[in-house]
Amino acid sequence: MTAAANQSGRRPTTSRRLERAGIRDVAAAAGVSITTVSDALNGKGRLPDETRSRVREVAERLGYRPSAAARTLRTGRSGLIGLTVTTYGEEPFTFTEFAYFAEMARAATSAALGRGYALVVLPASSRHDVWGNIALDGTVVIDPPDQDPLVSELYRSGVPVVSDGKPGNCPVTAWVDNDHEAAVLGILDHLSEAGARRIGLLTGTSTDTYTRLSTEAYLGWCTKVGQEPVYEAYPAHDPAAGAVAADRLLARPDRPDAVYGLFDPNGTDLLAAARRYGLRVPDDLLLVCCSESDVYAATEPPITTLSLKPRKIGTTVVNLLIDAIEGVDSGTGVDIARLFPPRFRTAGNGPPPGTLMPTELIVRASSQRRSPRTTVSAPRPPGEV
Amino acid sequence: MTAAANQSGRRPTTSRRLERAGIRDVAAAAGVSITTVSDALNGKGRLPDETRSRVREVAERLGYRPSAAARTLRTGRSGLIGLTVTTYGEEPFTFTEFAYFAEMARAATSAALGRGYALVVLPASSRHDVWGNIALDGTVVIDPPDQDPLVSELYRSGVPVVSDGKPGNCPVTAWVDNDHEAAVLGILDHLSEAGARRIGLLTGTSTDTYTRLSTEAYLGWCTKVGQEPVYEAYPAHDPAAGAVAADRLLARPDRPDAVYGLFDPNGTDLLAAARRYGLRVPDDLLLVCCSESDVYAATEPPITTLSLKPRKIGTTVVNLLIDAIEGVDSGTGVDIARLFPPRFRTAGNGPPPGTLMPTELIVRASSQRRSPRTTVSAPRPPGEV
DNA sequence: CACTCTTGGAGAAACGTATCTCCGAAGGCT
DNA sequence: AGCCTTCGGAGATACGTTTCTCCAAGAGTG
Repeated sequence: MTAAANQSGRRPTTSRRLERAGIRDVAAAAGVSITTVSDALNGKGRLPDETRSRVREVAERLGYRPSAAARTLRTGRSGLIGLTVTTYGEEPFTFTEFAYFAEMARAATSAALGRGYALVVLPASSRHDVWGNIALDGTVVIDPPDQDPLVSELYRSGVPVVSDGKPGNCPVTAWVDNDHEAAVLGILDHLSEAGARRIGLLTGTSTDTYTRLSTEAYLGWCTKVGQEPVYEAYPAHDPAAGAVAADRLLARPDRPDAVYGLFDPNGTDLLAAARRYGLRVPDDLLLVCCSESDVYAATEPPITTLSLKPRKIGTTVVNLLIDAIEGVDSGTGVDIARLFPPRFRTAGNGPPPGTLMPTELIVRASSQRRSPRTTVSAPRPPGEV
Repeated sequence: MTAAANQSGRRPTTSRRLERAGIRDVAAAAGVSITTVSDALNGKGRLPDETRSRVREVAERLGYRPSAAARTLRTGRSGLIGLTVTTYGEEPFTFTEFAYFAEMARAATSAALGRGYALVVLPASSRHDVWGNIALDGTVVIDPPDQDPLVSELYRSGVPVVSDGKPGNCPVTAWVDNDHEAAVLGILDHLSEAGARRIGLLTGTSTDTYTRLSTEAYLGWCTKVGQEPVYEAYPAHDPAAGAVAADRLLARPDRPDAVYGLFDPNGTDLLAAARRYGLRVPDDLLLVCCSESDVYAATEPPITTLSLKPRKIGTTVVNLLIDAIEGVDSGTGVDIARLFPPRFRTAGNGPPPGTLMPTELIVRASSQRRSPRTTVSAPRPPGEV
């Protein structure tokens, strides 16, 4: 024991500074080697239970906390996952999809925590040194733009990336998205059935996947049913512009008798605009908007909303990513075999695997001329694209 | 150069695996020592500009990225700040103050990023191993309960902690909070001036600082002006309970003619309840609620809200924490000298320094019987408690 | 010329862990 | 009795930086 206490005499002669206890101190105090301490604490190696518990007890008594940095350096695993959102302004999160993002981030955090990982919020536009200064095991990217340099950089670094939103042209490991086209078509059909003759759209000017796919679906539908498109687009990141756009849409000579708004605040804005023009909802105007907020259950009248199910998306994205990191298929139902090896993705083996998650239409009074029962319908079941 | 290329011949004989380039590779390729590379890249040491730029160029060419783990291990700094929120359920964030929390977290992230730090979201109830596995330079704790074991643990580990919300009995380095008492008194006065005779309160059942201080302020005010308190409390983390409580409050025989709701959804819930009872706002019922959401600008009628200014709080909290970590006073106006040294806080030198931030009352139609001008007033200037 | 500075940079020691290799001893088997 | 196997554990190395210490050579100085 006495010999072991000084087995690796690297300490300087002066009494060591009164810092936190290291694994060496525990080893010395317990009269065992560093190896034994490490094994005992991590449940590895072949040790009798007695030794194991004794070491644990000593470690506890000394208040020993393993150094996360050292462990990360040694194992190459940090237990940290980056969460990135493309930012439109100087703020780290986008405004427009904020409720969606918040819910999604919450679910992602929860899912990660449940598997022993923590999330680091890192806007894509962060100072480069911040990105470089953090050991990330993987990254979740929300709605990466085409040719996202950040994703490419991560790919080159060998960091697995899973994106929320089908990526345009980025080497992601996997992606998850809603079936936006199906969702929009479902809403348009729903409004038609409720008696809408001319359906308008409140959309955005940015080029993200969500806006683009939704708008395209709308335009395609118009062509199909022979309706002249009637829509207004505004910069979705500008909170004030939405109200103006809503007003513009209802002020048009070819005023629609039903409107679908792509963004969260559109519901209240459209409702306010309708009041200004003396339009009654749903009698004169049918209303649906995409939102995760339940304030729309208590508006007058309650407004039908499309939920993108951010919780489900956040959970799935994180689980997919951790599967990729650990090289395990935890049963998310995605073909994980294509993700490895090596370096998480072989070049040129086709597009990365993607998952389409269903949306949920929460039907309330604003989109029904008759009995306002609260129904729920999934426009389309999930599946590979 | 050729000699330097193999200066630290620790590599195994077999050709090194095709991993990322390390600082050694850069040194070899540039024909300089490791020291020089480190100095050149970090802007330290005394090197001629020519050497510096050459090394940088080589590093760039090799795609060199310093290992964050190694740097953290060596320097003891990770650049990571924990963001902890007391959780009421199994979800990582509290529901009730969610909009507040989201805004606050956003501002905190922004402020941290601006100073080169990143935020890690870590619910207090996380698995212990997750906490232990992350090298944190400091932690922001939102509304720690009395005798919070987590805060004590962090204190013992020497991790500086700054709390959002005046801590009951925890060894925090510093804290920031709103002046909740002043805010409530300001609202009650505001409602009185608008003609309220009997002011009710919608409050929570939990014992967090916010709920407690606000309720106490209300009760104190009632005693002072001789009004019988009329309030309903509900578990604020339950989204459905709020509507029920709002209904209960307006159903009482001693129905109030003005109500202040402590939580974000109370506005819409109270509005809906008022409609059910045929009460017109503001004619029959004056309404104020605490919220960060701007949906209340578009309700019918628009509702007066109290903003706790989460952005300001988030920014201040983070700056205070980073000041403590770096031992610098960046000019936040708080007496930083008391935070050190050593180990960030000397025991027994009185209470930790705190800052009170002002709130903002956004007056809208719901709390005025006459001209609905949109005014802004700060109940009380900030200052030490 | 003998000396002191200054410049430019090399060497090596940590940081604290995980893990690969190896070894003695005790038991089991033929 | 010799050999093999398993048990329990020690030693040493590597992970990739930062930084403290030190040195050689040239430049200035009396």
